[in-house]
Amino acid sequence: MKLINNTNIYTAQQNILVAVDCIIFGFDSKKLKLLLFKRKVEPSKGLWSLIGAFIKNDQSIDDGAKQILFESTGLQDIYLEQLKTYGDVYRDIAGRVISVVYYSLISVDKFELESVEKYDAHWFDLDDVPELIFDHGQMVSDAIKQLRTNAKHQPIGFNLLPAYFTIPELQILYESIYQRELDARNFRKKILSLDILTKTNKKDKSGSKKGAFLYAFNKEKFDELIAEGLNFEI
Amino acid sequence: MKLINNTNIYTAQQNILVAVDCIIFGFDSKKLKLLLFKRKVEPSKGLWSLIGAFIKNDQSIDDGAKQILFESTGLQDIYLEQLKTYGDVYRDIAGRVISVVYYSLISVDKFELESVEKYDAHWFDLDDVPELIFDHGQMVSDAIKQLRTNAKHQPIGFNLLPAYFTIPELQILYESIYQRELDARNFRKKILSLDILTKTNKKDKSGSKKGAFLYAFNKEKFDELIAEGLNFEI
DNA sequence: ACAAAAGTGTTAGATCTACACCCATGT
DNA sequence: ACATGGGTGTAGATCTAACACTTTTGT
Repeated sequence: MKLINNTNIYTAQQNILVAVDCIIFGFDSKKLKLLLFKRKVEPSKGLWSLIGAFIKNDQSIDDGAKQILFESTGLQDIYLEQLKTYGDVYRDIAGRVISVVYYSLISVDKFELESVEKYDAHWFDLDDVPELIFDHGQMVSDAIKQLRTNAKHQPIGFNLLPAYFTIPELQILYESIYQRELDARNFRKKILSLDILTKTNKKDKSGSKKGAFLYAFNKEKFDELIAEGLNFEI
Repeated sequence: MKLINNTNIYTAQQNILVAVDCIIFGFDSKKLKLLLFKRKVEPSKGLWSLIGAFIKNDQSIDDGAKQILFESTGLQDIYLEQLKTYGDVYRDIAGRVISVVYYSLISVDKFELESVEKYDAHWFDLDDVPELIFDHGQMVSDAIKQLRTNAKHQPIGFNLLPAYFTIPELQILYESIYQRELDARNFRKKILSLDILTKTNKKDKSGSKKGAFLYAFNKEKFDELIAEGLNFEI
């Protein structure tokens, strides 16, 4: 192996393709979901997979991920973070392909259904994920683990909710991320003490007769908090 | 852009090289250090850089990283973790190269000095890092951030120390990772309460006349703890 | 004898956890 | 009127953070 700081010119005879795959999490006010796509071509036609593409020569990897997300869901400017790169030699049965994997969080109500048709997309419960092609199953479990970790230190949960949401909804979301029940009083106390929610005087009555007040996430206040060095934790 | 689940064959006309770069952290019982290499060839000859290489067609990315580490330091089986993949179009001035970056933690006393000669390697204090080529500076600051985060939840600090170390040494290490002073009594109390250190009856007198007892990290006990679901935190 | 680092406990304050009842409203 | 989920307070336990003196030993 020639280490780069000693290599004269970039003469590597590589024959490796670079792909990007996106893990798309959603939340429908009851359960955490994963958006999967049915593969329409060989190899592994008919199996479920993440959505992905090969990046173009003149496109950054980040931009590639954004574009995949946009083309498959119609959404732009959404939470999107690089997870990990998968590079085993035989991970793709059709050739040497490495995959840079991103994960994104969207609120299911924002999702445009056209993609369902075009790409054979389907939301799956996290505890009901079908067999996936290649190493996509591993990617998904890594992403879930990462989601749980990140949820403790960043307000990523808010990306999975619509602009206005109730505290019980938020609690259910965190319960499905952490997979354990939370105490309603303690949860409410803690989340409100962070002072990053703005209460509206509207109620959502879809969940109960009494109705629950709708809140909005206050990003300015949140950014202040972070700038002051506080670390968010539920 | 053709999404993969819709693409017949892998006909992407890519012209992208895949490199691996390694960030090597070390600790010399006083300060946290970074191992950098002087670039011996154009472009950017003479500037400092991380050590890296292009991966081979028949080599996984993980194995590529291990090999780079072995060739540049002589060390095997050391802590090595993938950090992130950098994929901006113009990040390397000599062509389209994406870089999968790993970081590793070694104890400086294990490092074989032959590499210093062969590759023009040098240890730098973290607060005295020189200008680096391309986006390597960004990589390093991302890695430092990641190191700080991981140090809170994994016992990675122990990889930076020799097999036997004193509690004051461990404290200095954590202080240099977190960049703040820790209370000696509280630190000792907490670290001992985890019950993952094995005390020896030997003393290291290099740091003081009285001498400090040497301890070893007990990986079995640590793994038990993790298995029980406890999460390590300093 | 003294300088220099190692080692040791306690206490006040903050945070976390567990827990039970009333409220508002659609049916 | 009643069933359903929304909303509220407290007390005990646990954890965190601040703080000062004694011990050991090479010089």
